[in-house]
Amino acid sequence: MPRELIDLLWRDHPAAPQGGTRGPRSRVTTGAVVDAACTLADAEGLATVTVRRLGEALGISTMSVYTHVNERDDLLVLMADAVYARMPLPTYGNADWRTRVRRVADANLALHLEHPWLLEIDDERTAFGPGTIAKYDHELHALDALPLDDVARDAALTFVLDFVRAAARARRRDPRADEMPQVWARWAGRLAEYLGAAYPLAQRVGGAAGEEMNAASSPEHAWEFGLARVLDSLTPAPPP
Amino acid sequence: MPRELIDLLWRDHPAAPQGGTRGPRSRVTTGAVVDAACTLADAEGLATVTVRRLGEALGISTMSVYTHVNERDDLLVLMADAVYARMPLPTYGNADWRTRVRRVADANLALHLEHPWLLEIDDERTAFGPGTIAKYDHELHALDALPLDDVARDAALTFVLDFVRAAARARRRDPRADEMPQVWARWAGRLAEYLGAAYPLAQRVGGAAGEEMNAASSPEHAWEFGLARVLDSLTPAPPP
DNA sequence: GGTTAACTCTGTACGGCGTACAACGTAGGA
DNA sequence: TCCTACGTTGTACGCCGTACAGAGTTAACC
Repeated sequence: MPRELIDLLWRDHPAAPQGGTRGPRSRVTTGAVVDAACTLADAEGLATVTVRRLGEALGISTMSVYTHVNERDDLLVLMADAVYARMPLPTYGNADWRTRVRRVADANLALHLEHPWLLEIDDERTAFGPGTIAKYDHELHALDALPLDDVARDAALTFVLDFVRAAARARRRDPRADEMPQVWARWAGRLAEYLGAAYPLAQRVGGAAGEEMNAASSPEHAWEFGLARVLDSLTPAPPP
Repeated sequence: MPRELIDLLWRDHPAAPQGGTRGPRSRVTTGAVVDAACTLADAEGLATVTVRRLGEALGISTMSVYTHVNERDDLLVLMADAVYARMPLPTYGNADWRTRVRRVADANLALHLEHPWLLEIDDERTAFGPGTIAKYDHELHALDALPLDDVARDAALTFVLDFVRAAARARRRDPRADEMPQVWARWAGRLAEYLGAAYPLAQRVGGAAGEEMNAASSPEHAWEFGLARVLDSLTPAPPP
């Protein structure tokens, strides 16, 4: 029978309960289960991380997975905390706060591009994991030089990380992307007919944005556009 | 057999194909199917919007739902477009751009609070629906007074709406929220043991943010904090 | 007016999912 | 040595989306 999620999250901590010594040892460690789940998610998406497939990948039966994890949702929390724990935290050195925040943003974008499935995990309990807390602490320090009280500091970091999440979502490859060219070929004419001359602004701007999205350099531009604004907005004395 | 999604989205447009006249008429309109799905999602969450339950709610068989919709994913697109179409678009009057953008943000926040399941629908094809396009056009006009080219204007609107989405996600009631007090009661002691004196900044700021979250006025504060920064960041001449 | 073709409706069935449960095997502690 | 706690496993249940085939219904065509 697996332990509570909080103990699973901190399973490598000296104070974590180890479970009784009787009976056979697990043929697989909890860490290996989580790692295999992450590998599977990286390769084929979170939807393919089913308990059955996970057991198969580990060479154990489906139900043996439940020796390490209470339910699938717990596994997702462990996966998220695991990649946070392994994430290379940016170095700050003597950099000013803008550079620090930029590095935090870059590091988080890289993380989300490497593990797009992170966007699909939205469980508050992740906040209590060791990897998540270490990351949180380190990223809070990026704002040391800003005159923010505790609540505002948390809000500022959330503001930055939410922007990164949105940028990562925009860059994520839609699983339907392969079919979209053909779909669009079928739809373009009909949409033009439906629209006619209505919504000229939407048609013009949408068209421009759509073309821009096909340009190779677009993601970087959008990223720079937004990140510059995020940094400006955190500047201590806002413009009058 | 249902029509293509683009025609389903524009089903109320005069130019939309009506389908042959032979055979019995549908006992239920496609609009009614979509409305029922939205009602179900509002009441019990998107996960409970299954094809079987939807048929039951409509008084038709499970498979009859597929007379109106090709697959469940299409239904989600229709649901999103439907609520966008019905959304009350803010009036601008003679307001300056800051007020306009604020109204856009407020309207979108209200929409997401009313239909939290919108956050779970992330399908690019939604962009081609009439409700979505009308909303997009109207919101682009909020930025009329700003010196932005087409691509930048789209980016700016996306920036604002992404912020709103993140705020809405933060306000959303976790389905696990009911159990969290008891969970926390079990976890608090152990987490303190695991943490010890490590990560003092994270412990202090996290604690402050956690307490703030329990304060009744917190969501409004976080909203104001972020929205003020979003508006500042869109100001034409950024601070030197 | 009869025939046909297009259409809706429906039940059954398939392969997948998460996971409860009970039987069985295995090891350390008494 | 026996007991007991624990890992492992197969089976089973109730869900899910949806493919498919048959039956019923209507308008169009001859």
